[in-house]
Amino acid sequence: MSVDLDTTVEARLRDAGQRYTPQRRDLLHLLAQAASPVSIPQILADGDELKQSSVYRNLAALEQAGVVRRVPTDEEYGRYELAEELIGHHHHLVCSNCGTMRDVEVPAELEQTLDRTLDRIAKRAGFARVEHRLDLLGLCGTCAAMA
Amino acid sequence: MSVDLDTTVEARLRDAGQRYTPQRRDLLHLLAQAASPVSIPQILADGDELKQSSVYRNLAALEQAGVVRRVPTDEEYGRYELAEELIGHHHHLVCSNCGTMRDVEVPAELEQTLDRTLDRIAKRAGFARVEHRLDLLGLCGTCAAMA
DNA sequence: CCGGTTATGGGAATCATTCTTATCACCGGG
DNA sequence: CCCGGTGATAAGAATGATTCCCATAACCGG
Repeated sequence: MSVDLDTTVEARLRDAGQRYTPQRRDLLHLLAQAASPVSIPQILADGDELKQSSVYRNLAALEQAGVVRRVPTDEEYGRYELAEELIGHHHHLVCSNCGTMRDVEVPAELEQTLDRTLDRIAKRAGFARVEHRLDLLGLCGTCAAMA
Repeated sequence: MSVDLDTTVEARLRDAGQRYTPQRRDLLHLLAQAASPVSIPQILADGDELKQSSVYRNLAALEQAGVVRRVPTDEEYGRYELAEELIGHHHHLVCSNCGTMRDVEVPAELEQTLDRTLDRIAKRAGFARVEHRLDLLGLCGTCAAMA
């Protein structure tokens, strides 16, 4: 899958008139290994070869190329994950205390029910090209233990 | 309902050691009439009696008192809505182009299925006190027409 | 190998949000 | 009825994440 990932990403970037540089590869692999949205501070702390301005610029480039997605959070800084096209449709378990996120999947059956129902609702409201975003908010084990 | 709202909010603020001032009442009513999360710029544009720093401070106060909720968005500024306790559980229809939001409700049956399934998932992951957030992302009628 | 184009890194600029501080409004006690 | 204390307001300064700028470096096609 890793090889595939590199090839796919390179192609996407090329299409967008951009290069697949070592730094961008590092970013991609960092996100790929995380299996959950990673915050900018985490990225900067981890691979300390990565310069702040370059990280922001490259994440923006990758986002434009459609291989990375910015995830909105309640916290003050952004988190990024690989696009669903690359890692598949999923949802997030979010700790409302410490902010950590974890990827989760829900039964295919529930996804189908959701899509059917939500499509109907969206259509009625005049919305097109609808997808859904479902998050679970709660207290992670660590934070619950401290409370 | 409006009278009820004022009374409830006043009580909540009092409990938090804060007052229910005219400015806070205005904010509340603005949010109550919107029936969808309102952005700071919208608030400032609308009631131009409201000073920026006061709006931020008061929204924070109201949030702490649990009568208002900050909604995370993809955009650069925050949106606020009344707490679900006051207006009921609901979800959002979000235009991924222009960012406007609209409240929607889904069938009670789906809500139940969701809660049951998600509770199980959360428990398995060691999360406590879980609730869900479900958004619909698409193109609103206006933006779809322009595309 | 050259020329043009894209990427990098460092720091400056931006912009939403938060903080500071000096008044101002309210409310209860004397 | 007035005073004192506490909380609210307003205006601007400060903060901090993100974006922009620019000079230099890496890449790619010819």
